Amino acid sequence: MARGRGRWLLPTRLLNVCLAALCRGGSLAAAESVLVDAIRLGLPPDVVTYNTLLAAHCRAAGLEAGLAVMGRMREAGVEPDAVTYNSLIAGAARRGLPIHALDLFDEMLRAGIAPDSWSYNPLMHCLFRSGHPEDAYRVFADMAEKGIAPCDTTYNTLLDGMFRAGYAMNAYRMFRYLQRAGLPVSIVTYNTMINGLCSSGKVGYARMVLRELGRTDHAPNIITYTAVMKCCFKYGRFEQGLDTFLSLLDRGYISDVYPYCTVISALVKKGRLGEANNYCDLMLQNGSRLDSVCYNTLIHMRCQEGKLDDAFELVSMMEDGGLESDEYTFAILVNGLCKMGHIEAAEKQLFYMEIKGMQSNVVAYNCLVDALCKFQEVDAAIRLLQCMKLKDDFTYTSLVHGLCRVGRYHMASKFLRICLREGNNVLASAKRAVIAGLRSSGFKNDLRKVRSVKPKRNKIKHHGKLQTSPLVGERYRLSMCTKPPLTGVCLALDFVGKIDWV
DNA sequence: TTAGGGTTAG
Repeated sequence: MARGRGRWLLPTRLLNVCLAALCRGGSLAAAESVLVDAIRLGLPPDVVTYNTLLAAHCRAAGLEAGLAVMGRMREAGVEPDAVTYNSLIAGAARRGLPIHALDLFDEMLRAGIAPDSWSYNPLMHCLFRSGHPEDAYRVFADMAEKGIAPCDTTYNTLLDGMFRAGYAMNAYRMFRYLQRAGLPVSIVTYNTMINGLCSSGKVGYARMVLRELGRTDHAPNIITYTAVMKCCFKYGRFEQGLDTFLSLLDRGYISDVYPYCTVISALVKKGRLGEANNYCDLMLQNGSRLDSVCYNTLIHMRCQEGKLDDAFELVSMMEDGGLESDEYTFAILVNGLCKMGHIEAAEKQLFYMEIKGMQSNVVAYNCLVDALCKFQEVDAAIRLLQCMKLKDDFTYTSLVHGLCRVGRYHMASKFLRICLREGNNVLASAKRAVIAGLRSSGFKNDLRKVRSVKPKRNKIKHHGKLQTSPLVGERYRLSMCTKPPLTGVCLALDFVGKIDWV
């Protein structure tokens, strides 16, 4: 090209600004045609041009689309940089693909590109969310060993991950440490804490953190209020939760679907279906794009109304709109079908779920186990339980109650002992039913065995997902931390390091 | 470019 570099410097920057604006506005096709025009005019796109497009494609269409842009940039002689890989790792993380994210991270290291905290943050986030906290911790340790300073997002991701992995008090102690050490604590940190503490049942601590937030300069936002509402609904302060929602609505603070879904699902749970429908209409009038969580909420509402045809129509609408049914959708449908007595149709849904290879199907299975027990088909429930890869407290509570209901106390006590030995538990009412049944039918031996069984320490389960083998380790270059070099990190690592990883 | 809030079962 005859044109000198200096002459094109400004136009390339302008091209990038223009592309970024188009991508932000969701006009990807327009951005692509601007790029075609620019190349035709002899204007050279640079790494920023491609990174802008790559991030937008990744967000809109997923990782594959992002990788295609990386292919195009290489063909054009533009080499990817840290930003390219960070966007791809984030793309993989958003889609819940930890192996892909780790592969990209590894590829980045092999290419000699130095990762920064934006390479690590989505990787950690994705590993925590996909039920691999021990790997997320290794990633954090690796970051510390390489001397990369964590940013506020790193700490927030770590806190959120610790809550998800079941280590609420470690997260709480780390939050206090961040405050003492003068490390970044923002409204995001407060929201993570309030939400995590509420979800793990530490309502008193949550209230304390909320009061503290009121004394700081950080302004609570819609995320804070949604977390508070959810906590009210969960812990018996229904009207207070609803009042919070209504006052936010009055003041015009509700601009997205999150608070709507929270309140609709709470109303459905209470059986207040009329009000749930009203807020559903408001949410639709609001004009926000419905995502899969919104659809799941609406499908659940239709199922609870007994309108299964409408529920399935919503599933079709959702899929036609390019959204996929997830494990929630299936669990909701299986539950809805069971409640209406359509056991065979529910079994069919479970079968689809298996074919789709969905990781977490324990809730859907539990719904069917419970329904079979309620219809006094306990032998079928036992057969189903034997097919389940993962069983939890819900599974055994339904079965034990079901067996007691039909007077099979010996069998109920057998499953209760298996359950306790596996590190699971049942509701106190199920345990009481077994003991009362054994006593009244004179099964003294079983009674003694049930009383003497020592429950195994409960394993941490990550959102009902099966624990899989570590993803980081032999296969990847990430190494365990030996001597963390940064002061702030040392102590943060200490909080995670004390966790007894299962 | 990157993080935080909303959906299911006993």
